Parts: sequence; structure tokens; C-alpha cells
Amino acid sequence: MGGEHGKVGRPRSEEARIAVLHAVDDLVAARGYGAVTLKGIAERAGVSRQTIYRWWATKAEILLEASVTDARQELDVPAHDDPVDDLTAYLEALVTFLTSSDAGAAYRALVGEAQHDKAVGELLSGTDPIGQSAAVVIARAVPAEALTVPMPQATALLVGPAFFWILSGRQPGDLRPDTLAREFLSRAAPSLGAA
Amino acid sequence: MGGEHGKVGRPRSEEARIAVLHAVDDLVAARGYGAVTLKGIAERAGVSRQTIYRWWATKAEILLEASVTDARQELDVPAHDDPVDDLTAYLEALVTFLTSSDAGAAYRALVGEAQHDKAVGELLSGTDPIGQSAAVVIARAVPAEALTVPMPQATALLVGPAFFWILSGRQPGDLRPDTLAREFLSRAAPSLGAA
Amino acid sequence: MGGEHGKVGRPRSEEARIAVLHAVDDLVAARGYGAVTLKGIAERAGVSRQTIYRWWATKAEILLEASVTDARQELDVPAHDDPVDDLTAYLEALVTFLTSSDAGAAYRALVGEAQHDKAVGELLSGTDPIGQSAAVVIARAVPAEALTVPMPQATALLVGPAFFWILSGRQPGDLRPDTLAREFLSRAAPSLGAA
Amino acid sequence: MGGEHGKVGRPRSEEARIAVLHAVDDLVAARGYGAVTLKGIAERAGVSRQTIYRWWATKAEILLEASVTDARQELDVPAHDDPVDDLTAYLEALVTFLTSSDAGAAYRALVGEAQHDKAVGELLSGTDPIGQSAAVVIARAVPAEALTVPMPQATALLVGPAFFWILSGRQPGDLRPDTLAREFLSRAAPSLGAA
DNA sequence: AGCTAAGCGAGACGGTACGTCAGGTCTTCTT
DNA sequence: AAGAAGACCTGACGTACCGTCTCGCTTAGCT
Repeated sequence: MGGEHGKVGRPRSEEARIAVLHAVDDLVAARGYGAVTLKGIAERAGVSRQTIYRWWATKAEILLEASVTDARQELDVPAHDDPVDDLTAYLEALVTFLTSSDAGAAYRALVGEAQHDKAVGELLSGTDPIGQSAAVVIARAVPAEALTVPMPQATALLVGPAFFWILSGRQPGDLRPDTLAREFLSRAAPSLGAA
Repeated sequence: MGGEHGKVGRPRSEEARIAVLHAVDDLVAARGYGAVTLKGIAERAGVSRQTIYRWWATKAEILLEASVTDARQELDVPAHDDPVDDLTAYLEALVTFLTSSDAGAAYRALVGEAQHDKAVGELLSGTDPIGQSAAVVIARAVPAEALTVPMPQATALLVGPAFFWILSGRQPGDLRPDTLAREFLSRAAPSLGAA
Repeated sequence: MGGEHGKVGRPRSEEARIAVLHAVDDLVAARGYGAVTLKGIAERAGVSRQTIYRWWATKAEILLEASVTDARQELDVPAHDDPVDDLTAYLEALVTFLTSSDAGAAYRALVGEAQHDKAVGELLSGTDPIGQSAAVVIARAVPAEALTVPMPQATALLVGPAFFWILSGRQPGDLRPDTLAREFLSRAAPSLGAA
Repeated sequence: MGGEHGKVGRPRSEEARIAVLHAVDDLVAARGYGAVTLKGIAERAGVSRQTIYRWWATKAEILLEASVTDARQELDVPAHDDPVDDLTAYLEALVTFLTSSDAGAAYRALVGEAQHDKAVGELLSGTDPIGQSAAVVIARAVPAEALTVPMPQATALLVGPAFFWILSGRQPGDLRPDTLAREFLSRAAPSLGAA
């Protein structure tokens, strides 16, 4: 085979990779998405721009790589025995993620870019941290046979209201995750008998 | 008295204003949001850049002004007697707006910008064509006393799932507006007895 | 028929004319030639730009009109009995004019413009405050028959060294007007016997 | 030591530098000083504006660099045995330079700018092609002990009349370089016995 | 007193250049 | 071969001034 490349020459600097991802995080957090410029990343990371272009095709890829791990972690909430509690905890984590976390800020930025950049859209669909985490939680809280709608639609029913609420700039304080959880259950899994 | 200004000097050219708004529409439609550059607008509109800067503070303002009228029109669906039909028709219009209309493309672009530009966010909240149209339809389809949640939250329940579905890049064909309508009714207004 | 125009309609506002000339003077003096912008003149004079364009074809014309009267005054030095004293006094006035007077600053600016704008050049030749004043002084200090060179060249011999000295940015303090006067006389009118 | 920078990174493009200087020359010659715009230079040179800003702080710097070499060459006239011939040849070269050469046009433009831009003035004093060349010729044609005035003043006496003549827009044809040379000698170095 | 004509201040308009900034690409030396 | 440095071209940004063009208002002489 010969191994494409990767055997010959100086190996990729893990140091540089980490520095780039950290720099992106820092910039999003400290100075907002507007400050996330390739030049700025390179300078803060102490890395040459060429190195960035070598390993990431677009700014979105960096942003994604920089936030996806954190996103998964933040959306991976511990299970609760009661379905309502489980879903409520998840929705609370989702709201916190979207409104207060650096990774969430990056994610919202990516959703924004996706609206006018098809490539970013596909990149984002490939990862889909919200869809995936929601599916996990639903599967855990609701027996498969109790679900009256297919899983993808179910995730939309669960997260959609909160997603809309936050992305349209409404006050997160006026959201009631427990109410949303109960409403979701009564509709998508009425046999569970949630009030 | 006196009236600030507007009386003295050459009056604003309505022609130029229209040309700019049309140019923005055209650009979003024909070449995507990426092509919406102030220089490009000015050239296509046959207007000087200075004139644009004189009347709109940001690109978002132009985009908003260019799309908001169309948005309202497209989301102002005729009433139906049956609540389910009414909400279904509205959700269908909403999906069409978000996925297929020029104004919808502009609106999604604005939502995207709002995620990393606070000013755009406030601009957008001020108009809120989705929230407002949804409130109108809900008020029309559901008697106020039958609503079990406050109106703002009710609008999120109605449009949230579809909003999430589309902005996260899922296939609009897999959405069932009538199902969403029924689910909304059964939760937000169970006394209407929708199955 | 009848007098072109000037009889009918509102007469030219002398007030505006004066305001413009003063504004130009002020601007040259206070903020340098760089600040002499038509917009700036109009604002400081409280006059509309159109009014300026109506009466002056170019910025140079305004500058000229604003400075020429002062220039003539400053270069019209009282006569002295002794030719050397007369020329010395004139050269001192010339140096002061070129280095320290507002009108002189305007004049130097015009000479500068003239180097790359033919029209300004002709405008300036038409007035020629230095050439004219020098000719007057020479004629007064030296009997016509004593002059060994034609008057125009004589004026160049008299003012040239000082003119070069100042326009090339040398220190005016190192100029000796009396020496220059004596040197001029000994060459252009040796029969006067100036040492 | 290490020397600031210059070792690391892509080296400056000599090609671009030359192209800029040529473009400036061409523009001054072909379309006059008014056409010397940074945008125009960049376009004609096939160079980005940013590159120009990187290496030259002001338009004057470019103009100076573009003309100073030519200026020195044109003002470096071969020696003649006879002092009068030597000075005459120099003055003829000076007049030709100021009236007919591209470099001379650039130089006059710079003198003009210097009248209302102090920075340009200092830039120009630093080079002073006329003062320097005149000093060289005088030193060569006149023994130091025969000079009755300090060198700087002597240069002003030599070049001043011609400088004034041309910058004030008089006809160069009416200048008599040999007369000016003789007059200069008889005054600044009378012991040489020039008639 | 009313009409006509021109001047006037205000300010919008299409242009053009400014100086800056980010995006990508390239070239050089160093590791 | 990867990396850091940094020059390069491209092209948009927002600003300033240019000279022109409406506006509505004022100021005159002429009916």
C-alpha cells in the first residue's frame, strides 16, 4: 500500500492542533464569533496560517472540531429513573448548552452559517449533537413500543420548542423544561400516562 | 414644531430605496447569501454605496426591510373553519416560507447572523414574523380560555418542531404538518378534543 | 436683450462671498492646507456648496481671491531713500510673507498646485503678486537706465534666491536680506556702486 | 544579533517594487500628477494596494524614490574647464530637468506638496537633489577660498533665479543660463574676474 | 399686489479614492 | 515533509470629498 502519506517527513504537530482548537475556543468565548478570524486564530495559537489550511478545509471545520467534544459531554446527562425527570434534566442541559456554554455559542454560530452555506449544513448534519443526544435520552426514557411517532420526529417534538425559543432570541428564563418534558410525553408517548 | 428634518433639501429617492431592496432580494435568491455584499448590492441596484450607508446602518437592516413585507404576506394564511385545518395550513405555509421562499432565505440568514451579532438579534426580535403570525393563527383557531399555556410558549410549541427540523437541515418532506397541528392541539388545548 | 443677467432675480449675496473668503483664510491658517476642502469651506462659511460652485470654478480661484489682496498689501513696503535699504526692506517683507503670513501660506499652496495643474499656473501668472511687487520696488530703487538686465529677469535675480531658500524648506533665519540686496544691486545695477 | 527581520519568511518582491516605481513614473509622465493615485499605481503596476502600503508610508515617498535616482543623474553634468561653461552647463541641465524631465515633474510636484505638508518637506530636505548638485558644481568651478558667501547661500544665488522663473510659470526660453552663470560668478566669486 | 427670475441653504445622489482588514496562496528558511 | 514567518493578490469594508441634482424659501425688479 505505501500509506498515502503520514510515514515520511515530519509528523503532524499535535501541539499545533491543540493550540488551534484552544485558540478558537478562547476567541469565541472572549471576543465573540466576530473575532474568529483565521488570522486571529493563527496568531493566538502561535501557529502559521498555512498549517491551519493544511489540516482544516474551512473555518467551520475548526469550529466544529473545537466544540463537538464539549457539546457531547454537556448534552450527555446522567439518567433519572422517572421519565419526566430524565427528559427535564436533558432539556435543562440543552438550554444551558445553547445559552451559556462556549461550545453552544460555537454550535449556534455553525447553525447560522449552515443557513447560507450548504457545505456547513452537511458538515453539521454529520455530527448533529442535539439530534443524537435527544434520541439517546428519548430511547432511555420511553420504551420503543410506547413511542407513537418515529424517532427523528420525536426528537424534533422534544427539542424544537426550546430550540426555537432560544435561537429566536427569547428569554431562556421563561422556558419551563419540566412542562416541555411533560407535554412531550403526553403526546409522543401517551401510554406512559404523564399528566 | 418644525419636524426634525425631511422638509429641507433634496428628498430621499424612493427609486433608489426600491432598487436596493430589489437588488438584495435578487442577490439572495440568485446567488445566495454569500453574494450579499454591500458593494454587490450597490452595483446591482445602480446606486452608490454611500446612499446605502446613508439609510441603513447594517446589512441586516436591509435584509430585514427587504424580506419582512414578503414574510408577513406569506405567513398570513386564510382562515379555515376547522382548527386542525387552520393550523395545518399555517404550518405548511411556514415550511414553504422557510425552505422555498426568497424572503425565507433572507430570514434564515438573519437568524443565523443573530446568533453571533446581538444587534441583529434585537432587530429581529422587533419584527418576529414567525412569532406574530403564529400567535394570530393560534388565537383564531383556539379560544383563549381553551389554551393551557401562555401564548408565547404556545407559539414555540406550534412552530418549534418545524423550525428545528428545517434549520438543522433535515428533509422537509419528512415533516407532517397535519400531525404537528394535531399534536399541538391535543397538548396546548386538549379540551378541543383533537384525537 | 439687455445685460446678460444680473438685473433680474435675487442679487448675489455679498455676505456669502465674504463668508467664504474668510472661511478659506481661517482654514488655511488654523488647520493647514489639507483642511481646505470645499465641504469644509461651505460648512465653516455657513454657505451651501452650490453657492460656492456658482461663483468660483475651482478651489484655486477661491484661494487666490482670498489671499491676493493681503498679499499685495504685505508686499507693498514703504519706500526708503537708500536703494539698499529699500530692497532690503522689500526682501524682508517677502520673507515674512512667504514664511509667516496666512496669505503667504495660501500663495505657496497655489504655487504648489500650479506645478501639477496648468490652469492654476495660468491663474497664478495672471496675478503674480511677487513679480509685480518686485518690479515696483526695483523701478523705484534703480533708475531704468542703470539696469543691465530686462526687468523680468531682474525680478528673478532679486527674489529668486529667497524664493528658492524658503520653498525648498531651508531655515529663513539663515537668510541675509541686506546681503541679497547688495548682491543684487552690484550685479543688476553695478553703476550704482554698491559694494 | 540577528537583524530585526528579513531573514525569515518570504522575501520582499523586488519585481513588485520596480513595477510600482515604474508605474508612478509612467503616470506622472503620461497623465500628470493628478492621475497619481494609489489605486491607479497599484492597478498599473499589477500590484495590490496592500503591498504598496506595506513598503511606503505616503505617496510622496514613492514619488521621491521613483524620481530621486533620475534626478541625480540628470543633474550630474560633466565638468568643463572654464567655470562659466561649467556653471552654464549645469544651469541648462537644471532648467531641462525642471521643465522637461519626468523626474523633474515629480520633483516639482513634491516641492508643491511640501508647501502644505510638513512631512513631505522634511522628506524632501533629506534628499535635496538640487542643493547637493549645485554645491558639487560650485565647489568644482570655484576654489573654496574664492567664494565670498557660505556654500548654502551660494547655491541659492546660483539656482534661485532659475528656480523662481520656472516654478512661477515663466517661459523657460527667456532664461539665459550663461548670463546667470556670469552674474553668479561676478558676485559670489568676484576674484575670478568674470566680466 | 402678483409674477418671474435668480440666489440661497439643505441635503440626497452617483462617483472615486482612501486606508484597513481578512481570506487564501506563495516562497523562504528552520526543524 | 511539516512548520513558522511573512509577503503577495484579491476584494470588501466604512469614510470622505467630489461635483451635480433637486427641493422649498427668499429677495429682488417688473408688470
